[in-house]
Amino acid sequence: MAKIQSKRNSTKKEVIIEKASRLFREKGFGAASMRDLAEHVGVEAASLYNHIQSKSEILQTICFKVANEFMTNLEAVEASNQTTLKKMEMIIRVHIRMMLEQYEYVYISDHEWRHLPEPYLSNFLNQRRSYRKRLADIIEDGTAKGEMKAIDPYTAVLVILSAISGIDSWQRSRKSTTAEALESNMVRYLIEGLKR
Amino acid sequence: MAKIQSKRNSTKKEVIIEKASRLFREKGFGAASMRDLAEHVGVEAASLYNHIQSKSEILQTICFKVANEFMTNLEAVEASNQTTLKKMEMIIRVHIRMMLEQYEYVYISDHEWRHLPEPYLSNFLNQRRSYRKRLADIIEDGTAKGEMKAIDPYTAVLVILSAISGIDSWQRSRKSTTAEALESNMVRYLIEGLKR
DNA sequence: ATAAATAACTAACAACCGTTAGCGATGGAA
DNA sequence: TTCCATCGCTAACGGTTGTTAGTTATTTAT
Repeated sequence: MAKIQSKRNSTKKEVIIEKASRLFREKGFGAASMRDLAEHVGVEAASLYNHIQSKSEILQTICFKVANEFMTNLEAVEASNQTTLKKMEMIIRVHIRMMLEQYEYVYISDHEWRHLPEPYLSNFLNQRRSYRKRLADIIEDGTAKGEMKAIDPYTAVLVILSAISGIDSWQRSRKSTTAEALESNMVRYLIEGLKR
Repeated sequence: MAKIQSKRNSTKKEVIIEKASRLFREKGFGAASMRDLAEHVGVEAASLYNHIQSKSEILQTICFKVANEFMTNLEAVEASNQTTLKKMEMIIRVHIRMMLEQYEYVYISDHEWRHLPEPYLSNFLNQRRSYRKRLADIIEDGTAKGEMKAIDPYTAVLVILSAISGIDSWQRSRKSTTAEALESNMVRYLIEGLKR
């Protein structure tokens, strides 16, 4: 075996995906070229294909990595013994932290998924629909138990997820506010709107 | 003068921009080609240039049309004699309605602005920053007057605008809920989080 | 040391990109 | 009828796209 390890504890494939995530976020998937990417990796464009199969494979990897991470977390939350309000707070906090800590990946999964080729596109959208449905179910459950106000659960899910995904525009503009402050402010606003 | 009017009461340039908005939304600005667009207009790609100057001119037109519409509305609201809470509700409702009625335009202005060439890009971002600042000022004013709870105004602006911009994912998936229901649900959630 | 595997390189392909040049058809104004 | 602006067309430009072929260099395993 030749070296499959780069300087850090990561495969070259992982390095490529990491650099790509930055590039895709900055320029958009369509406008980012493989020659662009290659330059950032420090290699010729053709050499990338020793590690990846195609440009869209990179996008697939990123999108499903993020989707799986959220889904795994949701399952843990669902299985936990918490009030529905607390469950929602846990989910909101994870979303905010993922957005702050894995900004590039989450951003791409949020904004560039339409460039996924079939059948991955359908797969991704199904997974997303299912995720939102299960979130809405938690809220509906909370309303039924009288823990939350009677709000349309789909609207709530929409507001919550969209609000968090909007942190990207904060990322670029308001480095002055700390991440912790943002998280607590946002949780407060979003959870307060759920309490009865 | 030859005919500058199309069948409806709109310039051919307007028809192009309308078709382009659909295309840009579906494929993204970068991935939508002029030949694509020409086909939808029913003309050869080169003929488009009898009516427009460049591909990015279309994007500029759309982005600034939307931005100006929002800015004009904001000025009207600022000048009105209303409680700050009512002002915010008016703004929120206009945003939701614009999103529902001019979906393609608003979506593009929200998501494709990064492909604007300079100096339009800086212009657009300045205008956006100014818009959000003035929104935050209204909220801060409301807090100072005791009409609203003491929430970080930038966080509130972020949550509100992002939540509304997320309606796009509802557009595609939940035609069952009426627009009116969505609007009232969303206003309720967002305004409720502001009340003290 | 030798063989095998891995990953870099150069060159090139076919397709597509936005855009321009130039030409013919059309239709209203004089 | 003559004139001229408008708008459609075809052809083509120079450049970029993702990707493959073929080859060489490098590293690891035996």
